[in-house]
Amino acid sequence: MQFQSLINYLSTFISLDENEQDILASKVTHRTYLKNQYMVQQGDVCKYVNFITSGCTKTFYLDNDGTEHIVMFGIENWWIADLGSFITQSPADYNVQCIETTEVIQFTHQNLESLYTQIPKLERFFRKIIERALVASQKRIVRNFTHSAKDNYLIFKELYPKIEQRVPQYMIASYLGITKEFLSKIKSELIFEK
Amino acid sequence: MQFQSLINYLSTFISLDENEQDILASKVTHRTYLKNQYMVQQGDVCKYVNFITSGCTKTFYLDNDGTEHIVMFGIENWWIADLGSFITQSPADYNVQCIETTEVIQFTHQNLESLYTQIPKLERFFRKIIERALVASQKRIVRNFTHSAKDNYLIFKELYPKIEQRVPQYMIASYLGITKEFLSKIKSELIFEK
DNA sequence: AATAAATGTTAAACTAGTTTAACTTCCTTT
DNA sequence: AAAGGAAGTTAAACTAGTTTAACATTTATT
Repeated sequence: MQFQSLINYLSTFISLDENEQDILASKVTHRTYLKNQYMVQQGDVCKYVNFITSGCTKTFYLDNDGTEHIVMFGIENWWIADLGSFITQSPADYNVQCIETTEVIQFTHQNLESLYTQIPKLERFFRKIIERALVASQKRIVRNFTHSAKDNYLIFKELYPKIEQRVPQYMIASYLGITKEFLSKIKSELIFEK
Repeated sequence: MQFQSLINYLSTFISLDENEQDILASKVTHRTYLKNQYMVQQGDVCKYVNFITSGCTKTFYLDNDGTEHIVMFGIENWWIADLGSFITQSPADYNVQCIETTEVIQFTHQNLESLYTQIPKLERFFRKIIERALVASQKRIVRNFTHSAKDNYLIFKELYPKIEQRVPQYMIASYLGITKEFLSKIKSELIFEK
C-alpha cells in the first residue's frame, strides 16, 4: 500500500508512534498520474506537496521562446512541488509533468500546516529536508560555473545514475543547460576516449 | 545595540515575548570581524550561523586553479554560514570573507538546536527562511540557463541594488559566473545603448 | 508489418564568452 | 607628493557551446 512507502521512508529519519501515523494518514491523499499528465501547471497554484512512491517526473520552466528548461527530476522517495507557489499559494512558475505513470502521496498546504502543529517532529523533518535541498541547489550553481559541460554530464551520471537510465537524453541536456546536439557530441567523445 | 537589530528583524516575521527574548539573548553571542577577515574557511567546520547587523560578506568557493567563485553576498539582515558544513558539522566547502568590517550575531549548532526546542516559533521561522532561500536558489539556476550574461547582470542590479554599489565589479562578475573583462565589455555596451 | 512520431546523431557555420596581455585609473600607504 | 598595489578597460586571438539542417534510429500505433 502506498502510505506504507511514506512511513518506511520517514522511519529512516524520525520515528512515529501509531497515533502519529494515524494522524498523518488522516491528512494525506493518494493519487496516480498517467504518463505525460501534469501534476502542476505554470500559472496555476501548486496545491500539493507530493511524495513520489513510484514513477518519474520532470519540473521545468517554459521560457518566452517556448523552450523548456528542466529544473529537477523526481523519482521514488523524492518530494515534488513548485515550492515557491506552494508556500505562498500564488501562481506557479514551473510545470511538473510525469515522464512515467507516477503515484504520489499528497499534502495540501492546510493539512501540512496542521501536521506541523500536531506533530512537531514533522516540522523538524521538513526543515532538515529543505536544508539539504538548499545545500544541493547551491552546490549545483557552483558546479555549473566551475565545470565544463562534459564534466557536468559525468557528475550528473554519478550523482543520479538511476535517473540517467530512465529519462530521454534531450531532457538530461536541458537539465544540464546545454543543447541535445552538444550532449550527443560529448557522448561520442566519451566513447572515443575509452 | 546589536541584539536589538535581530529582535527588530525577527519582529517582522514572528512576535517574541520578553521571556522568549531573554532565552534568545542567552543563546547568542556578538562579534565584529574586520575587513578581509574570514568568518568561515574552506576545510574548517562552520561553527556559527551568523546574522549580519552591519557590514558586507562574500561566500566563495576556490576551485583547483585557485579561482574564486562567489556563491552569495551578505549584507544587513542576511543569514550567513556554510549551511552544509553547519548542519552536518563537517568541513566547509566555502569561504566567507568580510568585504567590509562586519558585525554579526552568532548561533552555535548546539544553541540553535536548543532554541528550536525551547521556542518552536523559531524553528518555524527558520524553516520558512530556508524555504525562501531554496526558492531563490532554484530561480537563480533557471535564470543562469535562460538568460545571457548581459541580462543576468541587469537582473542582478535590479534584485540587489544595494550590493551592486558596495562590492567591486570583479566580484559581481564572479557571482554572475563570467570574467571581469567580459563584464567590463557588457557595461560599456550598456552605456553606449543609452 | 507498416507508418508515423519521437528521439538521437553528425557536421558546418556561427556566436557568446574566455584568455592573454598591455594599459589606465583609482586608492592606500608612506 | 610619490610609489605601489588593487581595480577596471580595451582589443585581438581563441574556444566552448549554439544553430541549422539533414539524416538515422528507436518506439508506439494502427
